[in-house]
Amino acid sequence: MTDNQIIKFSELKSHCQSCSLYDLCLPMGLETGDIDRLDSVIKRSKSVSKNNFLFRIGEPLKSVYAIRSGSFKTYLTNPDGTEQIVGFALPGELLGMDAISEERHTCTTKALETSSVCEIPFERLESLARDIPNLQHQLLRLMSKEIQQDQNLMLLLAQMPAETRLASFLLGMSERLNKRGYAANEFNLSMSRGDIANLLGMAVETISRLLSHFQDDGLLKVDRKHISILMLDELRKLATHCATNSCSGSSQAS
Amino acid sequence: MTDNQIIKFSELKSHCQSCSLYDLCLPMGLETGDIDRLDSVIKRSKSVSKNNFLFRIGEPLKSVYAIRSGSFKTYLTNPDGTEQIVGFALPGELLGMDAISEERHTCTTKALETSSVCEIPFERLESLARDIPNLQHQLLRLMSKEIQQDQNLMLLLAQMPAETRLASFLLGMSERLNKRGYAANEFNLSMSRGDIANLLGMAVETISRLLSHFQDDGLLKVDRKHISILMLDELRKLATHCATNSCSGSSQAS
DNA sequence: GAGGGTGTTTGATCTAGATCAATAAGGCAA
DNA sequence: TTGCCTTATTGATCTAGATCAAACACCCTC
Repeated sequence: MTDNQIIKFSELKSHCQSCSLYDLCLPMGLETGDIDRLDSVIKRSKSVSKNNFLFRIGEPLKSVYAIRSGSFKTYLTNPDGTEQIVGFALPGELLGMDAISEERHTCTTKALETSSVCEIPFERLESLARDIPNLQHQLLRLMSKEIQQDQNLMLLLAQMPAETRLASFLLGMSERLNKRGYAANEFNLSMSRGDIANLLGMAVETISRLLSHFQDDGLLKVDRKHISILMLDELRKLATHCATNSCSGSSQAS
Repeated sequence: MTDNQIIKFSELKSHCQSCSLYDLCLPMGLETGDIDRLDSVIKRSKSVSKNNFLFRIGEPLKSVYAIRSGSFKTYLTNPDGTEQIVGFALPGELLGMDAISEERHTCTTKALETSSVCEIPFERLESLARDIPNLQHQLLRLMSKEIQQDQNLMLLLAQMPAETRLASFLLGMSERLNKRGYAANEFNLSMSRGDIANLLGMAVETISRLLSHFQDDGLLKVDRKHISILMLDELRKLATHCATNSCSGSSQAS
């Protein structure tokens, strides 16, 4: 891209109709006319370069953001400065809904690579959702999905061994990327080993060692950030760890 | 209560106006007329006795439930039969919103004690929310709050030592119960040690040992399920664990 | 109030994975 | 190209908390 060809993303008007993420994102299930109305409240398409923030903890809620391209990490910040990553966000996902309850963001969102988002002023979205039943429903669905994702991660963190956590993470990324048009068995991770370790509650060294083991066992091919899944079934087996030796079941809490 | 005085909860009509949970629950922020409309879609007040289910994983979404009294545990079920508790729910909280995304419940909810709930048919709630802006907003707020709670638990599970997890759990229960009119420094836990252990990703034995230590150190008085907090500040110190020795800060992930 | 089941406590041991340590390999600026 | 800095890998050790084991205290039901 030479100087004359620079496109200012900030001036680029987005159009849900022509967006490839159409059926993952907010407009899913809307009728044509309604999509146009949604389009009209989208403030602008905004570009965020690597390591920059989309919003930070404590900032007042103004807009929510639908990811167009790239990826983000969302994390909480401890009083002592440590981070806890609570998720990685991919195109078609909505960021910022955490802030509704307290009208301030309770987490920080940082771009893992140069990314672009649609900025949607929250008040306008809320009022449009009252007019368009399907939009209201889709908003609730997306939040409900986030709760599900978080709860599944809680399960991993609370009772799964390291191997299972990582296998499950890789499968999850594979599936999500696949839904977005990438190959399921070959993809690039945009986050560092440290970020994966942080999300999964493990040490970087453990991530590194496990990736090596998975590779030694022929499950994966790992080339820096590029992952090829070679034995999907085996990886799935690792991801569905059985707490009981025999896998014959027996519950844990009363 | 003698035989002649039995009240059939299932026939008892609930009234948000007279409910003490008014400002924690769905009707928060609604005007009088709107509260009546909300009242009118509440199907009935339903009683659930101890160890019975409100809904189970896989069941289709029909209603969501606002807790009137008692408490519940919500848990995921693994393929191998083990449980992962993802939260305990108290009066004024809404249960069942997990199911919106897939139209089926993704978790199971069991009463920890005899409890009662307001059953609210989800479709009617959704359509009423379109008419009442504040109701829509409150619905989103409650979901957003759940996301926050879940993410805070993820932080505990991913990087806090056992002591911090338990201290934080006890403080959280204290605060939540306090908002519901109970004393902050003295309360009954309705869940077993096993349930607490499961939620916090620890062994029952560890919970038991820590409670004993806390008691030995004079932070708490523990009498079976009854907890008295004796040194709130010290408990708070434990709950805000510093990852760095000096607590001087330094982040963990890039 | 005897008996059995469940939940809780306490002690002894064991281990998964953290931490410490050192090297290696990229990426990027000058 | 060189040098620096960040990220990743691999090995050696250590420890928080799990697991195993046993006794104990409740709360039922009969």
